[in-house]
Amino acid sequence: MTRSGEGRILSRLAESQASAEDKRRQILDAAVRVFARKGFHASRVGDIAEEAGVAHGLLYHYFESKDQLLEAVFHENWSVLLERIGSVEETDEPAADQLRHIAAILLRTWLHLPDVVRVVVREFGRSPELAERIGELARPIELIERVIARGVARGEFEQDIDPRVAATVVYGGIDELLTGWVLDRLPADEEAVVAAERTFFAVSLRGLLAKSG
Amino acid sequence: MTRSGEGRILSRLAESQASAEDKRRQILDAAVRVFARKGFHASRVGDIAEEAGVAHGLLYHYFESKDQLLEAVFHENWSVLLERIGSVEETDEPAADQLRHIAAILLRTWLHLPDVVRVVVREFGRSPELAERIGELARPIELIERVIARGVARGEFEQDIDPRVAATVVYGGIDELLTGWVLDRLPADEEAVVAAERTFFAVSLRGLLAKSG
Amino acid sequence: MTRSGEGRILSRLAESQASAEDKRRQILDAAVRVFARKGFHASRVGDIAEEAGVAHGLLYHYFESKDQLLEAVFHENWSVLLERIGSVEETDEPAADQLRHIAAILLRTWLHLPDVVRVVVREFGRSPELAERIGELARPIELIERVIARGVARGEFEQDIDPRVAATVVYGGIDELLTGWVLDRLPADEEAVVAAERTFFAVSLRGLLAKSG
Amino acid sequence: MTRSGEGRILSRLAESQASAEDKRRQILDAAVRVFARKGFHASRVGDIAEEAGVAHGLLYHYFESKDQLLEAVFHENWSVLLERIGSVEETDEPAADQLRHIAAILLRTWLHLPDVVRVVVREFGRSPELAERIGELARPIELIERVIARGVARGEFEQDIDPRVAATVVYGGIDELLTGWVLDRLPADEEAVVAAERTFFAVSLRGLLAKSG
DNA sequence: TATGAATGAGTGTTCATTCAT
DNA sequence: GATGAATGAACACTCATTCAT
Repeated sequence: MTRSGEGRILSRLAESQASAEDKRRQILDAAVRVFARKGFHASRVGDIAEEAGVAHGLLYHYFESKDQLLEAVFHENWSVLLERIGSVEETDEPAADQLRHIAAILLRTWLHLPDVVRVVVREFGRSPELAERIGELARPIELIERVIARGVARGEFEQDIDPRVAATVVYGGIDELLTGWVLDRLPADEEAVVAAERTFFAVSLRGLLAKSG
Repeated sequence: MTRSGEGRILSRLAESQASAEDKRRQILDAAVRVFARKGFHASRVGDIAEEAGVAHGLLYHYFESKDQLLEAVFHENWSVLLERIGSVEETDEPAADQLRHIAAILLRTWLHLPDVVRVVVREFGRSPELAERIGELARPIELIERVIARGVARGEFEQDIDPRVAATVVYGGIDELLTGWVLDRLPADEEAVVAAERTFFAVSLRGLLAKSG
Repeated sequence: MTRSGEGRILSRLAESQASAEDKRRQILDAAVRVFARKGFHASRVGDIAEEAGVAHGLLYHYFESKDQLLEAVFHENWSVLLERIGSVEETDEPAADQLRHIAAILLRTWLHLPDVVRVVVREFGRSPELAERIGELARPIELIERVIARGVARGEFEQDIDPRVAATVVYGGIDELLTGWVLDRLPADEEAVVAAERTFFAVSLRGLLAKSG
Repeated sequence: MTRSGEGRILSRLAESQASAEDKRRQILDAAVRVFARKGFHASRVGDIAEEAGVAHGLLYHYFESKDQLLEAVFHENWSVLLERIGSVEETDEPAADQLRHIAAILLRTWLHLPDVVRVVVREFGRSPELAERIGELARPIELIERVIARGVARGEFEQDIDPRVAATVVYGGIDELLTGWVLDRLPADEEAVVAAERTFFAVSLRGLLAKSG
């Protein structure tokens, strides 16, 4: 996956020879940047078309609507990430380590795909309609829930923990860190991200561990 | 503070004697309900007026614009809550207990003012522009940061914790629980709320405590 | 006739004892000032009420509508002037002197009732609907026409002059001078007004005189 | 330049082949007709769109706002006329003849572009804000002033004449004639226009000439 | 009389979407 | 495919006018 910012220049250079698939990607990347900059509601299709360097009518050859374009942004960016997270589940590490890995993947995404994170955090985080269209599996929270449930079952975690609630709290911590970076409320450089990761583990994961563990 | 839904029926009954201040409140309460139901962007001023049982023009006697109405929803509902949270800071309890109280107040607000929580979580949580207009002190996160910083200084919490990052993680857990209730992803009755509170403490606050503590 | 500006202060002082007739005048004077300042279309009834120091609802006790208020401004200010002009017709001066007097009255009105002139020039000058409601006799142009016709009949003026067209030209000169003062395109102090009067006579009236005269 | 009324039927016939520039002109011509008929304030954008035979949204492709459309009416119609008038200044005729030519051009415009004259006379003549946006050079009065000043300097005109005031008077006569035609207060057919021209010269220009001239 | 809260028709403008070329 | 002109539903906001007190 290319960093969205880079794709733009390349697309421009190769514009004339761009294959259909490239044109589609070009629009999708432009959408991510524009949504990230102005938010979905404030972004006009004309803005996206201009950013992509195409006529705004063309957008409707590749996407059914502005809404569907936002869905595509999710499916073709965030879902890649979700798959990566999902693979963690198949390891036989302790649940705590699995959570650590999941958190690390999510948090470091900020460094690789900041615009995608921006859009996902701002638009998906709070919209029930969108989340429903995308599907429940879309959010990492269910995955985290399964990992925690397994940790409890295996006796690695406290027994009296409700996995769904605990997963919500854990994911909330991650989400809020991403939000802090997105909204420029926290230092967002690589070093700060790594440090935040450690603090997150200390605060949010240690409490899960069984005292005897 | 009455649950916003109740005020409506009373207002209707007492409509004829309603003072100007009541009419303002009537519109404000209607706005909270409509924003909660449909989101700010999807809510039309006509919807709010209809919900309040007044002509839409009247809305502009009491509020400058639809935007300003949303700000008023915040100032005249959420800020009451923030003050209540703020008073916790003045006690001389251990920092961990202060955090517990803050979390309890925020989480239980859901039971008293669900619509207000809905609006605040959906509209303020992620809008940088709005947050700026309202002011930085608007969010509880800064308060939590101060409490944690004090806990670290007093040796009650781990020394290597960055208060700002930790506060973000802690607040994120609370925020995500509220979101879960708002979006009906978690059981939201009173019992479930109390249980979630306990889980939140177990997961998110225990990790802060110094091991020697 | 009092200068409109003066009435205002007196009205304010005597507000409590003001008779009904005074209140009406108070609103009328306020309307003249506001219309003069912002133009009829841009003036809101609330502006006029505020300027008059009364609630805007009261306006509808004395006047049927905003339109009718404008008509009243005309009838109760401008028509006084028209009567004064009309009396010139009854003298047995030469037609040229009658025109001189008419022009002088119109032009010097600017010094006495600038706001009234402002409103009349801006609103009546160009609105066919309004002029119709007010009545054809409203404009001084018909009077001027009669004077010129008499001058032609008596051999004082050139024989080949069409009185209606000539009156239009003469009145246009006066109107444009007033407009120049209203819009601040010409010096508008007393001295300048007197000088303009002389220039007006020189340019616009001398041509009328029969060469043999 | 074609009479605006004619363009409409042609546009309708040729609608399918109309280039983008034609469509713009189609809307502009419709605006002139509607403004002329109802006045700017009473004209709704929907009226203009309907008159032009397009959806009202299209208006905003070609013009920024209703206000800007009025400005365009001026720039793309009246300014053509102003240029024509301006060229008179460059001839070496006596000043009196230059004035004659200027007046003739202005007055005969009524025969060619009656709707444009209607709009200009009604909307521009009296609105200081609009006149300012359009620019001071917009009004022919400055041009007339320069011609008179030159006439005075050359000894062709009376020495004691103030060119600015005299120009105001002269232009006022022209403007009022146009107004008379616009508001149907004077006969407006070609013959009447030519006759009015002669009367105008007789009344308004003869007085300027030096007695010794 | 006097007030100003309440009404609601009216209007300019935006913008996602369509479609002829 | 690609364009961007064209469409029209939607919507916030204004303000003259009414009316309960």
